[in-house]
Amino acid sequence: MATDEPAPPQAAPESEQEWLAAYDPRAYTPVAVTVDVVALTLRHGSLHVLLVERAAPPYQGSWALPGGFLRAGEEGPDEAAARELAEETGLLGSSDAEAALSRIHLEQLGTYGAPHRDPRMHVVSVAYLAFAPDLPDPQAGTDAAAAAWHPVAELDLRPGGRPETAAVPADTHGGGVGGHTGPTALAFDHARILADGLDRARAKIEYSPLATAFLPHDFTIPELRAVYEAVWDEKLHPGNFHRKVLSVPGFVESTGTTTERGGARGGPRARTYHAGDARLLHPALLRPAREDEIR
Amino acid sequence: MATDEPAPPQAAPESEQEWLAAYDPRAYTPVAVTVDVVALTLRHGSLHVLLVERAAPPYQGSWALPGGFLRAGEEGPDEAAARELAEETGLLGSSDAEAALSRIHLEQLGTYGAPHRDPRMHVVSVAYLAFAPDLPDPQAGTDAAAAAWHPVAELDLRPGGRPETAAVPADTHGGGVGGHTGPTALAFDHARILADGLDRARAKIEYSPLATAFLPHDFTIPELRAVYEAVWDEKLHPGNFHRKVLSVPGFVESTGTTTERGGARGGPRARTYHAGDARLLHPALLRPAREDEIR
DNA sequence: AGAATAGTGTCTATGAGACATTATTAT
DNA sequence: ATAATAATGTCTCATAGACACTATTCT
Repeated sequence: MATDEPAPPQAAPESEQEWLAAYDPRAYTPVAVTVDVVALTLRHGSLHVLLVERAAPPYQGSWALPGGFLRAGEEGPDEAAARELAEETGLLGSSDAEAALSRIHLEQLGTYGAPHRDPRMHVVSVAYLAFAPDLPDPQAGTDAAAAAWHPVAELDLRPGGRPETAAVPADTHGGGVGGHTGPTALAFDHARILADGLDRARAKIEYSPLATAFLPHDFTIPELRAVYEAVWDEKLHPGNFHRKVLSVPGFVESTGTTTERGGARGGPRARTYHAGDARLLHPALLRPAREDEIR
Repeated sequence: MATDEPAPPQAAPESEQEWLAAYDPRAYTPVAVTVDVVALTLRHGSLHVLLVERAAPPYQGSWALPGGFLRAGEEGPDEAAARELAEETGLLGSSDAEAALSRIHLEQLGTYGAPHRDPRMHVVSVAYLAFAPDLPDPQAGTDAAAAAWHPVAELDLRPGGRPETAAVPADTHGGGVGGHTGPTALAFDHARILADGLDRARAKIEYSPLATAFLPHDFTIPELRAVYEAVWDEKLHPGNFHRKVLSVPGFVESTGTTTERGGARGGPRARTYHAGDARLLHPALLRPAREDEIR
């Protein structure tokens, strides 16, 4: 921020006031700033991500992460991401929608700003990662043709990936959700952003209690285990997981009650818990080591 | 990116070509994009950060993180950060400077874009974190009054911090490095960015081998321990640390030689190592647990 | 000589994971 | 009745950390 600032058109002013007055931001090559949200949830036991179908070029008809332009001078990226998420999930207005929104975890994921990632102009996108409990199906926004939760497993994440500098849509009208023949491809560099978000999510639930953000306020240990199994795509040992969760201070707190019914295919009723006050898990829930991820 | 896009002035065009032609980015409220770099190194056994003294308002005379405006259309934030770091460290041009630069680790830290963090206009800054070996003193850049490595311990990091939305410099001419009476305050929200960078650095060296990025190509285990002790601000047990480092596959590789001399105050000569090929440490080097950081 | 340090050995407490077991519930 | 599951118990192995010890080098 100290060097290479665009100099004002006139000679160097002597006071900050003069500098401000002489400063004309529109005299320089513009950059647009957007936010994109990787919103993850669990539906029917598998990980889903919120996508919108683009109603306008570029990538018209393709699925993309929900997002939008930063309202310059009015909001920061954090607020913009929260606003976009609320708009896109349809969680606006109603009072219990506010409550539902407040339970969603939202954190910054990273910023993507390769010069030609958007063919229109240089767009720098601040990406966010959200963990949400199972939500109703979203309504299509004003300028999105559709909005829906997609199973992450059906999306085309890396295979070749879209090169960061390639901006020409390979198939402007492909990528629809109905009757597709292969994994759905995403617009822009959103496959990369989603992949980064999934990596972050997998790492985050190891040392933070955020897996509970995928569940309703009260939940059972087996439900919590299902979250870990879905995010990590690994089967976990039920007994060891149970004991481990209870052994981490502040992770979960007992409600003193149990579920109404036992498991769907038998078994006793499970005790219910809610999230504790820990912000970090000590010791962490390490996911099974995979040799190939080390180097 | 799919919603709230500024509509082109004319009616909705039918093809992407028309849309592009009708698109005028300058018709909307502008946002500036900058990159700032938290460059950390070890000097005389303590952690230092690279700062520049601002030669122009706002915050003229204050110390700030090195950085500058993104060259719109020409470079992404990653390249901009690398360029700024090279310029500010004086590592440009010469051939072995290239080699030194290539050994510096650079990763994205986060993006800071509260509307009034810069009084001139809405500036969204993509912050980067760099780990560098001990470098020569930097040269002041063209528009920075000075550039220097500052001991992190002497900086005013959080105490009150600057509120993200407060943009009025409290002391435009304070904060010099010579003969100051208290901790140095930083310009803009750079204290917050630096604090976040330090948090990231402390966490990163737990599970990645990046502590080696603070050292020359060949180093000893005690030197590596000094890195951990400086970053974590904790004394570590020499014997246990030694055994632990050697037990992590791919962390360090023996060079087969030893140092020329023993320790400064006695002791045998230490064996030298260089960084191995591991990208993650398994098992991680956990820093001593601090109860107060959990909740 | 005395002190500091590199590196190794040993012991203990803790946690991860494999496996077994009991009690409870759905079909 | 049978199968599935919640929850707990037991055992083994790996690791973290405390401590001791030897060998080497500096002042």
